[in-house]
Amino acid sequence: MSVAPQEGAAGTRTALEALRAALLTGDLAPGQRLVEADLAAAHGVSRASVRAALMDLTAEGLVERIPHRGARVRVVTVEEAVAITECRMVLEGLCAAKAAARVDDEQAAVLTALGHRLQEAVAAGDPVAYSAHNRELHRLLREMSGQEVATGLLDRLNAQIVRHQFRLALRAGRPQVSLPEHLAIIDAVVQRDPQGAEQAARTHLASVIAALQESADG
Amino acid sequence: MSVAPQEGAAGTRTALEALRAALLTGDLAPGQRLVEADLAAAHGVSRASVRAALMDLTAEGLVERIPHRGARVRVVTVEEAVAITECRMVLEGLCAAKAAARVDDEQAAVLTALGHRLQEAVAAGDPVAYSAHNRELHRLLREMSGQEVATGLLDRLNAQIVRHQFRLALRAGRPQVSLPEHLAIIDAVVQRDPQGAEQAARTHLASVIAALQESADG
DNA sequence: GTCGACCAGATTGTCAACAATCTTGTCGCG
DNA sequence: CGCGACAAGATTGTTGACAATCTGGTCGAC
Repeated sequence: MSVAPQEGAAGTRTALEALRAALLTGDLAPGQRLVEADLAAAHGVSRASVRAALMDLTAEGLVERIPHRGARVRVVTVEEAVAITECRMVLEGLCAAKAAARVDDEQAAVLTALGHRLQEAVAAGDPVAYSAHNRELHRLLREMSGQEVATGLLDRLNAQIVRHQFRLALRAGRPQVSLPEHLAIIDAVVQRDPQGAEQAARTHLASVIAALQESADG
Repeated sequence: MSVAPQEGAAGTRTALEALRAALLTGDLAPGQRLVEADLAAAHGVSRASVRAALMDLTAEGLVERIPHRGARVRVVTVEEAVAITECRMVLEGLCAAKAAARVDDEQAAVLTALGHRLQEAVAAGDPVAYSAHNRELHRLLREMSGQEVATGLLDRLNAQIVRHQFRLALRAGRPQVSLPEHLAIIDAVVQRDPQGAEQAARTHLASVIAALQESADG
């Protein structure tokens, strides 16, 4: 009988996941050419599968495709990263406001606990843990907002600037700056203050934008 | 500036444009199944081209694709339309603020003139002209903002709710409500008042959301 | 009579080969 | 010596056929 090889050898999914992982972890250099035939051979799938995967990644904004000229890893300049973060600013503000209007007591407790873990991570000088908690906070806020549309947009935007976010997280002193901003967001949400939550979220992202622009000069 | 070379008869582009036009004009009913083979035969292109076009349209949020189960015209419920418009609210607010910070005198004059045309259209009871000027206004604001990222997101969102926007434009008395809101946006931008422009844009979109929710009950 | 397995039809996912297009290096001419 | 035309190579876009999967209906068992 047909021994299901590799279980569900869906070529497109294989290629898509492998490529996306390589893009997000930075294994593929920005601007690098992505030749369909090479990728097909490298991942042991057909060219059509690679092609479909590249189309999906293009839709996510991770890859740039030019007709008859191939696909490249999309290069996000600092200026674009700033523009993206400006969009994140207003969208996360919306999510924060909605979250503040919808949280129940249990969710509020989770947020408060996460705030404590953020403080501990900074106190312990553990940037990796801080970064992880940071992402968890943003994810939680989006989830609590119930705004699937905004969440989808934010996921896309975040994927595009993951490299810049990573660089930013490594900057010395950055956690000390962002920690009170994060705590302010948590505070406003827990207190069911939509306007305050939106303002706090925007203040935080504005701070991120300023840091990004600094890194452009550095 | 080579003009768009349409002599290539690129099958994908043919199918993509035809399908997008059919979707935006409403020739294809929401929820309708889109069978690749049928579309390929109907437009005289290969199935692979239709497939590529469907992927692009899925990325734009106009089509819904389920693995091994085909593509359908995406149905946007009123609830989703509201969520989308909430995102539009904050994003257009961002664009309006940026536009107010960047307009030059010439662009301000164009905006002012467009405001007059909007008034005339309402006075003449011409909803079609008003709707056209309306779209032009939103487009201009996005262009003047210089925010390509936000513009791209807004284009996607608008395409998804074109049907709801159309229904809204037909409501009697709707222009009388939105006209002063539009004029307020123009006013704030012309006066280089970013905060006022953002607030005016958000007020306008909040009004649209309210109208959408009313139409849900009606 | 109802429930579950099975089978035929339809549809999407995948594959390898062909055609169209672009890029690059070379050659000839001014 | 510089510049434009040309051809070879490489890469993408397209085509048609095949395999995998899902849907709906029918048959048989309990």
